[in-house]
Amino acid sequence: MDNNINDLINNAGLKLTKQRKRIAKELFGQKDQHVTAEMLFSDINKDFKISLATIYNTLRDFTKAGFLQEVNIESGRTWYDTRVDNHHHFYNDETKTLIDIHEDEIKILKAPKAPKGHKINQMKFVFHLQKHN
Amino acid sequence: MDNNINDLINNAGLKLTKQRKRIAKELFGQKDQHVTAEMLFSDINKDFKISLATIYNTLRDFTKAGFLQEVNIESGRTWYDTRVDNHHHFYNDETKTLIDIHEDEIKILKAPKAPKGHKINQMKFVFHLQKHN
DNA sequence: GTACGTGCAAACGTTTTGCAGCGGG
DNA sequence: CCCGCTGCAAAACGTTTGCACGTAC
Repeated sequence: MDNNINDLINNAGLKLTKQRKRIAKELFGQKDQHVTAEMLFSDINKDFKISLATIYNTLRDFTKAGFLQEVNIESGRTWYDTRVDNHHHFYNDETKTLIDIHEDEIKILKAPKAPKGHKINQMKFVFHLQKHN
Repeated sequence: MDNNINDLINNAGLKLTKQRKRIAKELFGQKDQHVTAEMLFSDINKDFKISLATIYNTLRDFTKAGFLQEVNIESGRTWYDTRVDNHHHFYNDETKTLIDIHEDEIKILKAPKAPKGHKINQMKFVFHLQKHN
């Protein structure tokens, strides 16, 4: 299982460094996580010295390699999602929390037609939540 | 029609300054626009001296007043949409262009159920486009 | 006249980059 | 041993803020 991650990193043409192993462990140790660079940085630094630049660089590399997906909801806060399949999110604007929406929770009857010469590459739906009593 | 805009600004409790009139003219002179602060700034400055801070402050004020809607797609680039009704967008990642999707182009058969104690406040769908031959 | 808005520069938070040195293969 | 990676500090970017001055009403 750990080897699985290491193999993936290697296969992506990335050198298997301590820092990348540690970031991978943090990200893929448990499934379906939503993290920001800052969150990862402070979590990992509790017991492992790493620089913020390395976190950013690694998140970029892992995203390029297809291990992560960026989620942009509010400007100035990039989320990284360990689920890379096509799925959607709830966002709690108050608590700044992301929640995955399972595929079968949404059914689209009619999708918009892409402009001429283009096709839809990816759909990203965000459902903003509000308290309700 | 110009008075319309001026009245709206007044009614929002905002003082009717030259800068705000000019920004309003730029935004609402033609309909369904998508702009960034930087775009507005350079467009207006062709013939009217205005500071970038004023652009930002006014965009914030107009958004709070309900004249504009924020659209966040890529981090570090906040879009403002002059359409404030609930609608969705195509995004061309290559050209960084937003295209409105008309309401009746999408039909949702099943919407996800909000977590306990919450309700869905707003839905924001982004369809990322890709070239297609 | 006075409260609010503007302009500027400086501060801010997030992200990227340049570069010297380190370390994985 | 070599090239890629790391760490650090500094730069870059979009955005916000503090403050003195200006202006709409």
